[in-house]
Amino acid sequence: MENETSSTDYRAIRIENMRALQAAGHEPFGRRFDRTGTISEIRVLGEPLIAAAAAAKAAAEAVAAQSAAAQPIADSHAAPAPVSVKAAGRLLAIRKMGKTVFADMRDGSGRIQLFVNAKNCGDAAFAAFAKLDLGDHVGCAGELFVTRTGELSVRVESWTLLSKALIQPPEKFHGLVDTEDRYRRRHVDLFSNPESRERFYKRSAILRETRRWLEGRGFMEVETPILQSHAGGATAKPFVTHYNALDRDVFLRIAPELYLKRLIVGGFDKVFEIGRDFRNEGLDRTHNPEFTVLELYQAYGDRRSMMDIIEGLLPHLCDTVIGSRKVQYGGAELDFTPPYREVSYEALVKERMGDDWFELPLAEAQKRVEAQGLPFDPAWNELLLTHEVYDKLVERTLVQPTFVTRIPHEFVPLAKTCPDDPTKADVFEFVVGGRELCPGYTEQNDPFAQREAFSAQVEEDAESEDLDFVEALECGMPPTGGLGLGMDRLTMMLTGTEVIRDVILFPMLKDSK
RNA sequence: GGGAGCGUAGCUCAGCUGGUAGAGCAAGUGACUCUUAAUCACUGGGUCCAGGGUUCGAAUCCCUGCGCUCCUACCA
Repeated sequence: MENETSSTDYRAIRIENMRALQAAGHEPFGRRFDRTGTISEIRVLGEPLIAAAAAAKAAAEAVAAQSAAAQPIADSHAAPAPVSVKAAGRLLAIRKMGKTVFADMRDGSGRIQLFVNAKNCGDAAFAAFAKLDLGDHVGCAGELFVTRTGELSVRVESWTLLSKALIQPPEKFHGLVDTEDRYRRRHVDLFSNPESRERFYKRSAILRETRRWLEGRGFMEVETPILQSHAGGATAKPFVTHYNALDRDVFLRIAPELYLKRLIVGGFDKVFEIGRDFRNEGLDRTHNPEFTVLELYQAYGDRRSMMDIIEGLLPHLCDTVIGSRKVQYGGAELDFTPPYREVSYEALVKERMGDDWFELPLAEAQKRVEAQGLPFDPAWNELLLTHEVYDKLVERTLVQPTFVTRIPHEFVPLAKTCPDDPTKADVFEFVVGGRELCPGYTEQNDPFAQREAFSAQVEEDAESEDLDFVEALECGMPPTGGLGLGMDRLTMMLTGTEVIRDVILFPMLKDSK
């Protein structure tokens, strides 16, 4: 004999409750419900009630304190007019107090308490309310009032089942904690973990405010191909897929850069794209194979114009989304109040390794690196050794927002060089919290130099896409500034999040089974 | 890629040097008309990630696999 009820079958219990509700005339999966407003809007309607309740309580205490010294204090606050509302949401908590039930209900905007008893809603509705489970959606109608403990509540006069939940929600106090579960069942994470919900509200606000700020400065949002016949604009392994109609492999873009610059050639002088890039590479707490970037190009500008944009946009995001220009990140307080420090790559390395660093013979330099306890490859030349120093000893010390400029041209071969020094690229790397957040460029508009750089980079086949781009440059591209800002990492920075998966709604995971 | 850790009830977690599993929340029943992590009483609930092995006996020790986490490396 198999005992089929060997474990608590929450689903079966909920289905039973659903049947009971159906028998009482409740449609388990309801339809449109017209609310007075969102719960947070309804809470605003209740503010006078809370004020009046507080005043009445103060008056009562005053009366108690002065015994018979009865004053018409309470009378000076006319009782506020009753407010009838209709509210809807998901039940988060149910507290049964005999013939009274308190329930917490939440929608996308906030939480409100329901006060349910037979006196106000009738015996049948009260009895049926007992068959509701945590996670169910209901709509209810009644007057707002303030409980003895000062909580704004809806005195429920009638209620409607809007959607029965068949699955048990996570524990109310801790919420869903298991990291894997939070990513795989993000819908549960979102309705049970307020801080997760809040983080994604902020992410959305960051994207919205970025668009708004850029549009206010004459930038035009565009969309360029994600399916490309050659993944250009950066060096990374692309994802490959197959286009049946042309019987040809195509690539998911690794960057929109080349197309956006062609738009500059075409005369759209200020363009930006916020979209997804795809890179067929590793997965760790700062890398997801698909990620969101802002790329932006401005004709007649240069790297400095891009610095102006960063110094304008970031404070705007802090002000409108975070409410402070100071942000806690990785144990440090980041201050996004501009202007940001601007310092050359060379100066930073000298700061760390000594003013004579760039005059040292290689062997001397290696000794100095060794003295710092930094491992290095003896085959490296001065340039690579210096870059290792920058990477390992300098960059991570740059906690406050910093523009690192005048980077050796070898590392940024596709950028224009500095007007006074052809060995330096006229670019910046914007570093915050010890991590590179955003590169900015004075773009190469010289088709000869660009073609040369491409052929140096890609040894074998001259890629057709890149050649199209050089052809575009030959049409004449105005001097241009460009930048690329990783929106996931920016969101991490602004929300104090250390793991990229916590700012991506549905991050890449391995198959669970 | 290398190293370490974790996987136990729907959820959050205990479980010692091996003796077939516990708590809180949630659930069921009952009490309670101002609670809010409500409270109180009683009750039910387990493929201890999967598969092998050692052992009289494995959640526990060993091996393999899967997933997650952290460190490290790689990658812009």
